[in-house]
Parts: sequence; C-alpha cells; structure tokens
Amino acid sequence: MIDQRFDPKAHEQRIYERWEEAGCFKPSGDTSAQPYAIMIPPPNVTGSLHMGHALNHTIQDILCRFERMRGKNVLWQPGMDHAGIATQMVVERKLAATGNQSRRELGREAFIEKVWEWKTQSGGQILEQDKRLGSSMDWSREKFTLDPDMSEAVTKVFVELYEQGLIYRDKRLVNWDPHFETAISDIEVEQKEVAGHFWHLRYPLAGGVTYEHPVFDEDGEPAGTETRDYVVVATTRPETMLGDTGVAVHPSDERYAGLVGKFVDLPIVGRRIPIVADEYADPEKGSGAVKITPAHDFNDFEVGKRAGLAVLNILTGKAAIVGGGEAEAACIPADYVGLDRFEARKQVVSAFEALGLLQEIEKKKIEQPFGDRSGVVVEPWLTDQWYVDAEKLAVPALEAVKSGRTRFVPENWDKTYYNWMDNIQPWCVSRQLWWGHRIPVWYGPTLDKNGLLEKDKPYTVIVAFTEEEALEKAKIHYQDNCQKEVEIQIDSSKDRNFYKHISLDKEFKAKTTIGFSRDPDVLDTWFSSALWPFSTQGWPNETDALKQFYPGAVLVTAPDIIFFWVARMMMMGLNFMDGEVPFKDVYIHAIVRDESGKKMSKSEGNVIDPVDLIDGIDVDALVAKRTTGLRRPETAPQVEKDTRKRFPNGFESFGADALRFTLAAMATKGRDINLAVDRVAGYRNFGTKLWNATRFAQMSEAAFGTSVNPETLGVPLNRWIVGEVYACASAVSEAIEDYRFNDAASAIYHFIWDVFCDWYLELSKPILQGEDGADKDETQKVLGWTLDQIFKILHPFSPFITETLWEQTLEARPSGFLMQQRWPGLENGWSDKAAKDEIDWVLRTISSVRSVRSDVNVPAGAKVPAIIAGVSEVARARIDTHRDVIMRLARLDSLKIADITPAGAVKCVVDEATLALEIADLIDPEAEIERLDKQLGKLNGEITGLEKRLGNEAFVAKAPEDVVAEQRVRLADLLATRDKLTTARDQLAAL
RNA sequence: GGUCGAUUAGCUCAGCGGUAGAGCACUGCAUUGACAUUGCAGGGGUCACAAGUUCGAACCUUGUAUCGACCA
Repeated sequence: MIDQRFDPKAHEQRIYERWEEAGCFKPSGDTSAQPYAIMIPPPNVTGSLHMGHALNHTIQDILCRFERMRGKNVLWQPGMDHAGIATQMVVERKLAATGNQSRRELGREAFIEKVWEWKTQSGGQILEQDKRLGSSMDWSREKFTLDPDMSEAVTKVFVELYEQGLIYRDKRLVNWDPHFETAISDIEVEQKEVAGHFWHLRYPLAGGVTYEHPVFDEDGEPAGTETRDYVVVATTRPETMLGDTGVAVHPSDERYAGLVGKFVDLPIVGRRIPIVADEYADPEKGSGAVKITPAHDFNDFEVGKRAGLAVLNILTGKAAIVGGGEAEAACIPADYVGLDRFEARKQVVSAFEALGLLQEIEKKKIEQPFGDRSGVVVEPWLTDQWYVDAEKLAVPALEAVKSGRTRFVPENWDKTYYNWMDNIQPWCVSRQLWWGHRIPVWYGPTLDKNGLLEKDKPYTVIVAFTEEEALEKAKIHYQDNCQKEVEIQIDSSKDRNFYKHISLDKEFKAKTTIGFSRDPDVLDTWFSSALWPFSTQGWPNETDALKQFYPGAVLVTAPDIIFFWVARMMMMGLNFMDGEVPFKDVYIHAIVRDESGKKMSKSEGNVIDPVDLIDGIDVDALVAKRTTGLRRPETAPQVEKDTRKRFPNGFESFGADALRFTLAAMATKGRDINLAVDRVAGYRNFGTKLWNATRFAQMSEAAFGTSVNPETLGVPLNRWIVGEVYACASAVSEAIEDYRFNDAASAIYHFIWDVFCDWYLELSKPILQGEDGADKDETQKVLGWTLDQIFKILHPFSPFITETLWEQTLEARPSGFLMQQRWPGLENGWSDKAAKDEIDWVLRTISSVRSVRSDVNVPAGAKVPAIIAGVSEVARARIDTHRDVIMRLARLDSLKIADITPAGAVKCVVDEATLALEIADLIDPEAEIERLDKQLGKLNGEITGLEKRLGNEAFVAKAPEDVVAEQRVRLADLLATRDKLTTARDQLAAL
C-alpha cells in the first residue's frame, strides 16, 4: 500500500537520478523513427532559474516527453550561453566587491582566467535547478557557447561571411556604452523616458547678420517680429555643442530662408559653422533651427553627410571631453578637457548663461538611451567596428517565414518579425570586451609594390581561421604585393589602435619584418548563439546528429528574444545550412508576471523563485531574499510589508509537478501569465487527488499492468470509461500538437478529477466491494488499466508523481520507466456510444436527485424513498441495471417505477421521466412551490427566447438546417420539462 | 507618433458567430471505509462603452475609453 500522500522531497530527486542513470533523456537512436529536436534557448551561464525559465523549460519538457512517448527520436539539447557583457559585468563587480584588482590592472589573460573560475563555480546553476524541475534534457550533450568546438564554428562562420562579403569593417556611429567601453547593438539599447531639460541656446550670427523673427503675445497671437542677431537652438545635451559643425533649418521654413548659407560663431569654442537647409529640421519643434553634431548623434550624422559638414569627435571612450589633437581640432578650451560629459554639460550651460546666451531652460520628459546591461546613458560614437550585412541575410530569413517554412505560434508574432526584418540595420558584431569569441582578424600595414606604406589605406586586414593560417596568408599577400621576401611575425604588443598610427611610421620602407596583431575585440554573444541550432550538432563537420536534428521541430522562447536571437538564428541557419531553416515552428510563450501583472524583477523585490515553490520557504527567508539586491534599497520596508501581507506563511512545499502543471495550465496563446500562488496549491491538491485514487485502486485490488480489449467488456461502466480514456488521450494529444498547453492541462485535469474520481470510482464501488465474480474481475482490470493510461497522459505535465505511482503499482506490471511507455490510443481510440449514453443518463439522474435534495434541505445523511414515472423502455432497463448505484449515490432507500408520481412529493425531471422523492413530511409545501416556480421562471425565459427565435422567419430561412433543428429539439425538451414541472407544482398547490 | 495586444464572475484566466465557462475565493450541508490537500449542492456576469454587419455578436467591422508590450 502506498503512503497517505505524495511526498515530493522523498521522490523527485530520487526519480530524476534514476532516469538519468538509465539514459532516459538520450535520443532513442531509432533512425527509423521521426526525429524531434528542441534546442534549449541557452540560459546565461551566470544566471539562476527564474519563473520565465521555469515556464520555458516546462513547455519544452512537456513537448519532449510527449513526443518520446509517441515513439519519436527525441533530442532536447541543453547548454549555456557565455553572455559576454553580462558575465564580464558580474565578474568585474565581484572583483570590485572583494577588493581585488580591476580588470585592467589584472590584464586580459588573468581576467579571463578569473571569469572561467567564476564560470566553473557558479555556471550551470540553472541547469542544476532544471533537474529539480524535471527537465529531461540530454546532459551528455551539454554545450557551452565558448566550448572549443563552438568556437571553431564561430570562427568558421566569421571567415566565411567575410569571404562572402557579408561581414565588413566600417566606421560608423555606434551605440557606445561608456561604462563597459564597448560598442553595443541597437537592440541592446533601451529607450527610457526620463525627466530632463531642454536648453534653448543662442548662437550669434557671424558677420553682423540679423533677421526678423516672428513673435507672439501672451495669447499666442502673432505680434509682429523682432530683429535678432542670433538663432536659437534647443538641445537636451548641451555639451555636444562643443562638437557642432552646423545649424540646420527646414528648406521651406520662411523665417530662416535668408540665413541659409550664412554662419554662426559657436560660443565657447569660437568656431564659425554654417547654417544649412535640411528637411531633418522640424519647423514645429522648438525654434525650428537645430544644432548639428555629426559625431555624436545619429540624425545629425546623416544631416552632416548630406550637407558636407565636418565630423568632430569630442568624447573619449569613457565619455569625457577629449584632449590633445582632437581637442585642438575642435577648438575645445583647455578647461573643458577631461571633464566628464555631465560635468561638461554644467560648464557649457553656465558659460552660456554668463555670456547671456541662455534663452530658456525647459523641463521636459525626454527619451534617453541606456545600455541594457550597464544602465548608463549610451553615447553615439564614431568608431571602426565589424558589421554583418544583416540586410542581405534578412532576405531569405523573411522569405522562410512568409512562405510558411517556419511558422510563428501564435501567428501574429510574424508581424513583429517582419517589421524588424524589413527595417533591419547593419549588425555591429564587435565588442570591446575580453570575455567572448576573439575576432579572427589580424592587422598589418598596407604596403605598395616598393614596400612603401599606402597613406590612404594604412592597414591591411587578414581574416583567417587560425594564427598560423593568418601568418601564411599574410606572407603570400606581402610577397605578392611587395615582390620581395618578407618576414611576418605576430606582435601582440601593439594595442588596438596600432593600425591608426602606423601610417606615420616611415621605417617600413627599409624593413622586411612586418609586425602583425590580432584584433583585440570579441564577438557579440548573439553571434555565437545564432549558430546554436547547428553548432551544437557538430557543424562544420557533417555529423549524424546534424542530419537527424537539424532543422529542429520547434523553438520555444519568449517574445523579447525574437530580435536578439530568433531572427539571427534564421539568418545564420539559412546561410550556412544550405538554405534550410533552423526550426519549423517558433512557439512564443508569455512573460511570467506577478499576481498583479507586474514584471517579476529582482530589483523590484517581487520575484518568485521556482525552487521556492517546489521546496517551500518560510516568510522570513522569502522577505530576506526579496529585500536584497533591490534597485532602490529604501523600498525594502515596503517590499517586506507587501510580501508579509501577501504571503503571511511563505510558500508551502508544492513540489515540481504542481508548479509545472500550473505553468502549463496558464500557458495560453497570446497572453502574459500573472502567476497566482493559490493556483499552484490547487494543482498540488490535484496531484494528491490522483495519489489517493491510486491508493483506493490498490485497496480494491486493481490489476495494474494488464491490457484490455474493450470489445470483450461486459460492464457498461467499464466500456464507458475506456472510451473516455481514449477521448481524453486524443484531446490532450491534439492540444499539445497545437501548442494549446492550457487546453491539454485542463482536459487531463477534468478527466482525472471530474470523470474518473467523481464518477467512475464512485460508480465502480458497488462492484468492487461486492461479491467476487466476472464483473468484479473485469472492473479490477479496467480500473488498473485506466490508471495506467492516466499516468501516461499526465506524465508530460507531472512527471514525478506519475513515475512514482507507476513505480509503486508495479507488482503486476513489466518493469520499465513510465516515461518510456507508449502514449495511449496511438493508432486509434475506441468508444461505445450506447455505453456512453447509458452512463450519462445514470449521472444525470443522480445529479438531479442530489440537486433537489440540496435545494429542499433534505439532510445529507437521510435516505429517502423515490418513485419514477413516465419512463421509457430504455430507461426502465437502465434503472434495472443501475438501481443499486443510483440508490447509493443519490442516497435513496428505494427506487420504484410507477405510472404516476404521488402528489405530495418533491419532484424533478429526468429526460422523459418525472422522479419523485417521498419526503412530504420533511418539507414545507409552500417552499417547494416556490422552488418549482423559480425553476419554471427560468425555464419560461429560455422558452420565450427560443420561440421568438424559431418564430423569426429569417432565422428559419437563413440559419443552417442543423442549427434550426437543434433549436427545435431543445425547445421541445424544454416544453416537456415545463409540462412536468407544472404538473408537479399544481399537484402541490392542490393539496 | 507607429505596431501589436488586453478589457468576460470578488481574484487569476479560458472561450472568439448559434444554450456564458474553469480554478481559487464565497454560501449551505456532510467527517469511523481513497482523499478535509475531501465530498455534495449552490450563489455570483447588460462579456469596457457606442454604432454597424448578420436570422443571430462576448466573438466580425468601425469608433471611444482605460491599461500594457514592443518599435521610433
């Protein structure tokens, strides 16, 4: 006999280890079976499991377990992402917190070593936590995006893209993160609205020029013009004026028409810069004139290009004002050199104020770009970076979705994908970081035939798979070019700006030894994760794994990752895998939010750690967790208050199955999940319900592990439940195939609780507890069989409790894991309509009696006599067969068939018959009349509605025939019921 | 500003042309036989608002309001 209830702690980890040891997570290797592969979205190596992962992994696990049971050759590929910038940040912070040397003090190699140390120490925490969740990934194939074989794939892709002309070096404005001192891509920038200022500055017109500027009175009415010897420009970043090289006005802006071609004298720096006409200037905005800083603003850069303006850099990599030659070029006064950008801003503003050139300071909400990792304001900055020609790669990636070769589920996400792909920008892939895949590029000088340096193209790029290959290529290159013997050597002492300065080095003329240095930068993390679907399977080698598991069946991910990852996997997959898409479906699931719809965030103190729901946590520990790492530590008391109010007792230990089932039940298409902890408790109870049903079955000597041929079954109840099992299995299958996890969960939930426990078990009790015989044997067999099927159907959702029950009811069953069993009714289902109709009638009858009893307050324990009249032949036979069970579940002490029901009884209608409970002495006739009147009132409402509808000629003429027929039948039923209730009421009233 | 989405029971959410649903919460009754992490029964909704299309609208169309996400 099994225990009183399921104890997750006693079984979950134990069961998981057994699966793993037995190799249950590996692909079956059956090459005749259909392959089914899911590549996990590799979590950040420094991260820990949060609710989003729990949902993401639960969905994948449901799919994988389900498809394994359906006989497919399933691979669930696990692994982690090195998450360049995020990881480097974590390690840098750790070093700072422990008083260690900084990254730069340590040096590149020593720092990288520290990161690897940290990776081994904390890395894979998620995947360990995943085991608690029950994730059935094939651990033997685990990959890390910085593994040597991954690196090989990354390098190969870079080299090939370069050779295909799809990767190039370019000098453009990038989003520069001054904290990490690296370029970041557009999508790593978060635009946030913050309270800021709009400074209106006066730029004096050069050479005594003036113009007439329209002015307005207090009511906004035109009030003539005033003569101005300056133009007003407005800016949210006054410090950038140091790099202004022009002022733009709209070509059709009459106010400034006369000024185009004139100049202003830029205050502070004293540079004379032109006023140009450009449509970018918006006459409606501010004064209509806009300052142009080509080196520090994306729009201004374009304007500058169109108008031929100079490009002057004024910021260092740390976002301080430049010095040296660059300061000289921009005429920046010495007291600005080295100032932080925000300090420089203050200085500029006060300088304008002192000069009487500060017209106005307007408070304004402004959109500001922040680095998504660093949280600091990003600066547009002019640098050399490596770019992937995303526009070209996007063409097949777009086509693949438009043609349906890859399908988004829910499908409306394809619009998001199209929108981004249609407006795709060059993808900046170089990062000035140390943690990542080093860019396979070497730089040396460009020499002409005489060995002289080429001035306009100072450096040569060699892209190669390895350093040896780079040297080899360089040697050939220089020998061909210079036509003499050269010696090439790697000279890593040169820093990243090596090539910028060598143009001044005349000594190359005489030398034959050429120093070469490797690009110090690494690649964007997403560059390597874009290759994940094939790099994990052994590419560039032509492996069996690649043949079987590319393309994957489905990618399961969240919407915020469509641009970062999905789009890029599509581009890379199509380009490198012979035009084959990386996955057929992309299932986009919800973001998990807290109960009130707020995004769960550690810095907001509202996270729920999935493992805490599995293991339970007391309120003090929960509060402690939530009040550390807050974005605003001063909110800690409020977070504590809210937490204690909402979860006064913390969380109980619900077990992994309950959490998984909750997530599945809430995983509807197209809506975020607001996770309510109460629901987890509800689904834990569901597990307990099944546990106890199994316990009952054991007590009733159910025969587990037997097969059942439904055609040979004699007991209608058994024929009925077998049909219901198959119906449930197919409902669940269809829902999972269609990614309707909530429907799948609710189908199995409803079947187990409402159909199996509430009815089948109750109806089978008289047989199971009755005398031995054929019916009892059959029922014991069907009971055991039904539970076996239930374990299978529920297994993908709740693997632990089902595997435990399978194990604990094993006596009669061949050994083997539940997770390796075949899905029920794979070939076809089975059902018996007659049995279904019969049992449905029994259930209806019992429910009707129970309902009446409760309505008229018959004591629950009282057994009452009942008489049923007006029964058909079919019903008469059913009553004979099921009299015992009806009497038992409806608590009757007799059930007689008669021609008419007694006048003074309480009545209800079951189909064509009227059932009377002879409890006149227990009830109040007036209350009973009232009850019947209430029912009649409701009935009349429905009848009126139906009559009206059927009386509508248009309805009868235009609605589909079956709908009309259905309504007629319904009306007839309602009328018959009303007649019987009216008779019953009249009888009572006549007493 | 653009795009997408949401608004259904007290709460969290399904349903998306043909009789308004679930879980939790609530109410009443029931505790020696699987289960109180339970059973039986019940109450509770002008499906945000307005106009339209349709024989028929929670569902389709348009507009309005409120909220949200993403993009600029």
